[in-house]
Amino acid sequence: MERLHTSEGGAKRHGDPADSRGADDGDDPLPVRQRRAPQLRDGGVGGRVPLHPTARRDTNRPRPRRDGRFDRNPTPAPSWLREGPPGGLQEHCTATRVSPVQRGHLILHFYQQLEALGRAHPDTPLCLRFRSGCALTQLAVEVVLPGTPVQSVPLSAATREAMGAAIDAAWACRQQEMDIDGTEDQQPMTHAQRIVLCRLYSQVGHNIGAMLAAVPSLSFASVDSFVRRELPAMVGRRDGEDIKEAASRFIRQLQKTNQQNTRLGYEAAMAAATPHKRAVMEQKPCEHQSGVRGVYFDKAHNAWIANWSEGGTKKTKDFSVKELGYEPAKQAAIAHRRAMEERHSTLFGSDRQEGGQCDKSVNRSPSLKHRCRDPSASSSASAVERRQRPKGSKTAEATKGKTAAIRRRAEHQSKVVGVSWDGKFRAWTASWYPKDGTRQKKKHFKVGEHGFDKAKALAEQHRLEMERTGQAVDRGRVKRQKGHRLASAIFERLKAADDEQLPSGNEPLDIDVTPQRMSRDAADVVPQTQSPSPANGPHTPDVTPDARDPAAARRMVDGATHGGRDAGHGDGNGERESGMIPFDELTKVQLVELLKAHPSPDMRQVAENIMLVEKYAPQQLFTGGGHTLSEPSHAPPPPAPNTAKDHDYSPPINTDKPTTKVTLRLHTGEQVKLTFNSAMAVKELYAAASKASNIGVASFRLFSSAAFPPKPLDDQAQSLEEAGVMECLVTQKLT
DNA sequence: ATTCAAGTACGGCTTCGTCT
DNA sequence: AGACGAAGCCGTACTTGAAT
Repeated sequence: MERLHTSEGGAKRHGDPADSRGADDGDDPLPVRQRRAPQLRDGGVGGRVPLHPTARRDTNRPRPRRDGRFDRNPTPAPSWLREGPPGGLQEHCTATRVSPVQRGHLILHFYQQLEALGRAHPDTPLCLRFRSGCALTQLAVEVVLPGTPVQSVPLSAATREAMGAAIDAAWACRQQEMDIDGTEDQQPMTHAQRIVLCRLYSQVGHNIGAMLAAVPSLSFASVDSFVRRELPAMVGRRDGEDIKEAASRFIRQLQKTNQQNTRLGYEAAMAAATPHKRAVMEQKPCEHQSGVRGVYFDKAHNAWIANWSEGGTKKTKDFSVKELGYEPAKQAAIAHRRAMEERHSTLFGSDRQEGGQCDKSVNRSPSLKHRCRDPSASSSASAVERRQRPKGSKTAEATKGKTAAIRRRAEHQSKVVGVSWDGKFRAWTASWYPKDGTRQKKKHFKVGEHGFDKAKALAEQHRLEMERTGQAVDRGRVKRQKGHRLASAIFERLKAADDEQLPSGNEPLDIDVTPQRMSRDAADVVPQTQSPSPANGPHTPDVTPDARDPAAARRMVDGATHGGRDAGHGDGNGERESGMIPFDELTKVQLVELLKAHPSPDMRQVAENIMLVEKYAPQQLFTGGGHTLSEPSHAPPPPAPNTAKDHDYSPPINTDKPTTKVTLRLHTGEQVKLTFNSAMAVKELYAAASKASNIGVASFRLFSSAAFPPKPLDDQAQSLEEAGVMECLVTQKLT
């Protein structure tokens, strides 16, 4: 009998509601570990403004700029922030209560959308969070950017559709905030950077990552700085201190260090986050191929493994040889894999199994084993998935402005034919066709191993070497090279300009976050962030392990493993209840407990949200008005570049009369800042948009984002003032 | 030529059961 | 109660084929 071994059972036995949702629940598109972090994002503390359920910005006061300057570019908040959404929300929802089940649905939906946004826009900060509550008036999507007040977009109803609309509005608001006064070195961390940090610091202590995720407004650099420089010392001083106090202090410290904004390179962080575990893949013949895709023998566990994909998440199930016997376990794994294929056929192609049996006579060396796949099945499935999946990075890139796109593209292109950048593995790849006519050969040079420039140089050198030695056949040059060289030429100019303008914070990253896990061994409890290398200054703790009380360290370990589990269930008032728990040992339940104990109502709200999701997260999303990110009508506006066009398309203005600035987002995603006299007609706006986009006015419509949903500016005779497009964002959409 | 997804393999973490 | 090992699951590196 096959053994269904999930953590679900164990969690239930332990009465741990936080872990009660197993990874194999089948309906959640995210694996447990991926799902947990975003759940915590809900309750950031970085807003610095006490949250109120219906909090909105006080637009009568000038907003402080994040760079400390005031009133250079005073732009009032959109009317939907000042007045709330159309339809009289206050009256509508005064008496409306939201059940815990509804809240669970909404919270889950929010994080799913947030994840989707993150995937679609990995290079832009999200900074959105959901504020839950018992009444409809309390539900809101909030915009949290460092140094700016929290802005709130209330939900008009406790439905999925309303949530989608609120996210769209908050996203637009977030974008506007960033456009207005964001300087690059003060931007909050991007989704991709946050992932990097979570990966990095999950190696130091996995709950550090969770805590980072709970503070959505923090910058990448500030968190990095804190964890590398200050946390080691903090851990060293923590003996005898209650973990809850320490955790609260940790979060407060994060807020504090957020003041220090410097920019770190994503490239370097990613390189540090992905150490090269295996430089040379072990080249052993595979003896345990089942002959069925997705079924293999795991020697380490003496079990046959069936793996499959559910909603893009990889799932596996073990079938123990010890318990079932070698062949029965194998057959059980095959049967399970087939059952999963059938069950999830829409996701990865029901035709896959056809031809899935490999010819067992084939020598299953690593180089040959992949040939057993069914090409037709794989291609059809991939084609379907690619059609369905969002455009992802390509779409995002297309919207970020030609300059940025060219720069990015050129950075990842080589002048040498056959050398390309592999974004997935962050490696430069040299590819060539051997003279013997066999299939294409490739060799990867990882950035994590060699550094970006050296990896590129090595790849180019390798490819040229292949040509020089006659090992590579010349199949003719490709048209793309033309584009490459153009992009490269532009990039060279941009780079030259950059070299003169780079802020000091853009210096090469000295990050050295060698993944080290917190050992349960007492000797390792003391700062894991310390590096074996004395050169790692930031990692060197103030207190050495020897200098600390070893008995105290042992107490921390003991408390973590045993007594510590119970310690998290106290009243949360910070009084010591039991043994010490080092940060890396904090369970989710304990994290929730300390969040509950946090003086900030915001953090307490986070704890409640986490518990709600765990308790009421639906097996299937509710079927209320279907809003998905893929739907064009609800798709969030693309991330706009921070750089405006160089040209000024503004009409001649009379400086003696009132003027207004309008940010015009072209259909390409580019933005131009325009200045008008307030009394000018909307027609002038259309004319400027026509000039900026080089499109006739009949070919597009303009929409004002001063209200939500965006209002079309069809009456061109109206003045800008009458149309309500003063100091706001106007979007151009092709007709 | 380039990019991306699937499949394979393995290490690490957590949980559970058993033994002392 | 604590120690220890087994089992299960997840994350990730890597290769390859197919799509673009």
